Amino acid sequence: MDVFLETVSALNDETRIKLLAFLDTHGALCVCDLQESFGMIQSRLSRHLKILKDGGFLRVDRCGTWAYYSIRSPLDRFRSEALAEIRCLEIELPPLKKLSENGECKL
Amino acid sequence: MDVFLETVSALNDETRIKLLAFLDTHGALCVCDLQESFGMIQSRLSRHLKILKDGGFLRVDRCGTWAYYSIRSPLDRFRSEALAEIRCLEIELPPLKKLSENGECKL
DNA sequence: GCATAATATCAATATATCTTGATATATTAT
DNA sequence: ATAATATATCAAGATATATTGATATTATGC
Repeated sequence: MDVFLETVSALNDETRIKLLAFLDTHGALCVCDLQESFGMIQSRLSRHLKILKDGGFLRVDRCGTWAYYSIRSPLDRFRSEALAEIRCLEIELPPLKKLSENGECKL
Repeated sequence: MDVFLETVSALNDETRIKLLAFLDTHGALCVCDLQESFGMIQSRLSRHLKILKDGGFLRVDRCGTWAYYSIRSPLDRFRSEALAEIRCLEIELPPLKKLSENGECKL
């Protein structure tokens, strides 16, 4: 029950749905990229990403100080069906601003 | 987005998950049956049932003053997968106390 | 119409979740 | 070791959701 509720409640937030859609579109990104793209403060994103990770949707790959978040693969049936639903939504996503690649990341 | 969030947030509550499991097991039941079985006050159940209905999981059939709630059929892929997950959970459900059938319903 | 029963809705409080700003941790470079 | 950068966590206030008790609605029988 608890695991299922953790999964469901990870989906129960507009910001997190957008993050899933964004990572689904663009692949692995670090927090500073998401921070720049979404225009949200870092602690807010970090918290939402943790909830998505704990909910079984994301994996994290550490590379030095960077933490790259991406959609976990494979996803089980329920999570995968949830992602399929999200793909069908017409969500306005911000343009990708990738700072981590060219050393511009000084947030 | 809003419809998806409405569906997800309907799932995001322990009482509602139990109600889904209970109705999935026993078929159509009226509010007074659920009230008696779950030992919850009527307004609480009525509210949760409305949320499950609005979330697309339940249908309501009125029969006089009784309102019979049951799992909607067919469910779309996401809701059906959610129900499949719920079936796999080990949830302790209360015994069914069906009052509506023999005129005992004087709550 | 009047009384009774089943269900739905409302208002107030209680509880949980989200957001923010500040602080802590961890890694790299000097 | 010190400084700088990226990320994570914490505490406080803001917002949303759940619960309760009271009231409103709807249908049935007299």
